[in-house]
Amino acid sequence: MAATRLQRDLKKKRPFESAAQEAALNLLRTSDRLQHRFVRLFRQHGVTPAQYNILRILRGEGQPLPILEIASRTVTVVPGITGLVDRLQQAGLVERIRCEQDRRVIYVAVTPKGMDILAALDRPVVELHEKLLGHLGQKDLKELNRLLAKARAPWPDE
Amino acid sequence: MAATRLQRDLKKKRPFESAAQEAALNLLRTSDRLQHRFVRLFRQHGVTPAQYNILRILRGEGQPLPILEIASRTVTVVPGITGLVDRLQQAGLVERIRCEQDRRVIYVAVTPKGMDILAALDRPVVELHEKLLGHLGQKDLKELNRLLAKARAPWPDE
DNA sequence: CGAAATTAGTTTACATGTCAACTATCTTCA
DNA sequence: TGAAGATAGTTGACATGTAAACTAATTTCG
Repeated sequence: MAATRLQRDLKKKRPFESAAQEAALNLLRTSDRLQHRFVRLFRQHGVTPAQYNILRILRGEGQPLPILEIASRTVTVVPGITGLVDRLQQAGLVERIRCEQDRRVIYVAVTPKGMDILAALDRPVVELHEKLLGHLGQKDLKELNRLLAKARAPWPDE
Repeated sequence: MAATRLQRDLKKKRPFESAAQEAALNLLRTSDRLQHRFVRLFRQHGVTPAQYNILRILRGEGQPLPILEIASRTVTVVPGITGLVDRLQQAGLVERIRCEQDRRVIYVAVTPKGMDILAALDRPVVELHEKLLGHLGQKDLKELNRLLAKARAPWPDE
């Protein structure tokens, strides 16, 4: 069996033990490299991917959200959201608003400056997606989505 | 267009703007959840995925490797490898050996304890791969590998 | 030959993701 | 009613990945 491109990339001496292992590594590596491209894009606008994601979530909701709610929509646990919101607040992109009915609850709202960042990134984000994945074409993109969904289907929710 | 499972998972209000964006998010999410499963497995044996990867690389090479070489085989830049090797060394899983011909070079070697960890994880790692991706079947796995490779093909090397 | 340039690895600072513990606030129940 | 239990968010510690700066060692070149 000829060494796959992935195998050569990794300077791996032995062939993959199984297709599943190759797929897993393929998945991680592709995802990692994809993320890197977005990291670079976001960095040009002064935010990190995780920060951008929070801004995006808040804009999508159209109103301030409690920290617990934000956490439920991201891969990050609550203490991590605290840190993210800290830094977003420091950068003037969000503000914290304590709920008057329940003093435990903190709402996070996007500032106009945060909205500006989002607006500035709307087009570049779309373009980067097309640039990185557009060559797959609609048929293969749908197939990729199908396979990824099929892969996840039996995994228990977290 | 009916909301996809992924969209519902993310409590996303609006449909995906494009198949490319859906695929990107699908990729990141699938990869993330896959990694989580391995994190849990490795944690049971007292190592993190990145540490395990380094042990694996060293065993695969069959001899000690310089830090720069290790870095070239992982997604981590050199200062990060220093930290990883620090912690591996602290745990007694690797040792540092300074090269006598070039005093700048540090070789990293797996200790017998490190080899024990690797051996203990060999089978569980294979089984987890099968468990998480085996249901796709050979045909779909090959197709997934093809699509992921095709996705990456035009991306410049880093 | 010796200074300048290059290289290998470390240190420092930062962001992010995780877990455990903690504080403040609200709800439940005897 | 007031204590116990539950909840929302924060703090602290840790690992990992990144960039910049630094130190030690080797190589290059005038």
